[in-house]
Amino acid sequence: MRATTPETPTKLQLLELLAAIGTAQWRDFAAAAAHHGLTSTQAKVLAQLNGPLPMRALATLLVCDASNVTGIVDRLEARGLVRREPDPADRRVKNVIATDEGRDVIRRVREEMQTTHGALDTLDADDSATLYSLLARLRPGMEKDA
Amino acid sequence: MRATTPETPTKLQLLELLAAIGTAQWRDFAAAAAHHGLTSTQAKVLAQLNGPLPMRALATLLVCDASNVTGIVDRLEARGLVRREPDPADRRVKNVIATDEGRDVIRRVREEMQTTHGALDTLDADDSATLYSLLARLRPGMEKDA
DNA sequence: TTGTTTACTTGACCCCCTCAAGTATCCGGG
DNA sequence: CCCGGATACTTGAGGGGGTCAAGTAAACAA
Repeated sequence: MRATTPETPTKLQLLELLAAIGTAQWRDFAAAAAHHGLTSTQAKVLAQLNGPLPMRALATLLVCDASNVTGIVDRLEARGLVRREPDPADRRVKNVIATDEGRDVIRRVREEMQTTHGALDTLDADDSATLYSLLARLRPGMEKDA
Repeated sequence: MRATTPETPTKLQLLELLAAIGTAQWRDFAAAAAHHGLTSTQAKVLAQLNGPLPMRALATLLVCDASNVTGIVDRLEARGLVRREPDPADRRVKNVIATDEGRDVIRRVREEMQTTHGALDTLDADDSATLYSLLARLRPGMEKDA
């Protein structure tokens, strides 16, 4: 039992820790969104809109039913954070576009995740790079469907 | 620009990566819970019940209103996964206890998070230990309220 | 042209969540 | 002892999030 190197954690411990951090970050995100009168789902949609995106693509990204997106975008549109535009190439498609205000709001939400920012600031450059590299290796396996 | 050590990631990149992994793990958890006819919230409650827990304590752990817990426990109780017991020391309090079946179901849900298990299996013991240590350092800062 | 597939919306239905109000109980000060 | 204030839980109203089934419009292929 060495003291300098942590014991190898069990998979369950790692699982639990990962879940705890994921939950904490989600709460931070939700709180920042709430500051601007948004639910976390609405903020998540706004966060995807770097460019025009068909409703269907949005549903795929969120891994949810298309009918669900209709309602979410309805509410965002009612607040003027987003607008629907007919797709010139396919008249079935409606592209969702963030308005200037929408882009502004989501930018502020990201900035206001103070808890997460603060926690990440406790890591120095080397630790950040190490963490990033480890998580980047985890990511592809996590996003597979199987 | 060295190739052997990854560049220092920006905080936004790290943020995004952390969010992606958190989301993926949450989806894996929700899918495993759904296999057993549970919503992810129901499974999360079940996961807290290592011993008897007052409704109020559960609400605090979930960071939600107490009235919310009433409904969730109602549904779990209707499925026989949980039961309410009056607290002998304080008659206002109802302790929630997982039934044998409830404990069994949540154990299986954890086992069936195959995507997450598979991804974690790609890390060797050293990497696991490093990741665990970095995340453990992040955790206290993430769970603060500020 | 006709039939199939795709994009989106609507409506029904459930769960999650909060807030406000109500009941039962505990507890501390007169 | 009793009374007022806190605490634990439940109920009901109201809204967002989620699914499924059904319907419309448009694209597409035979």
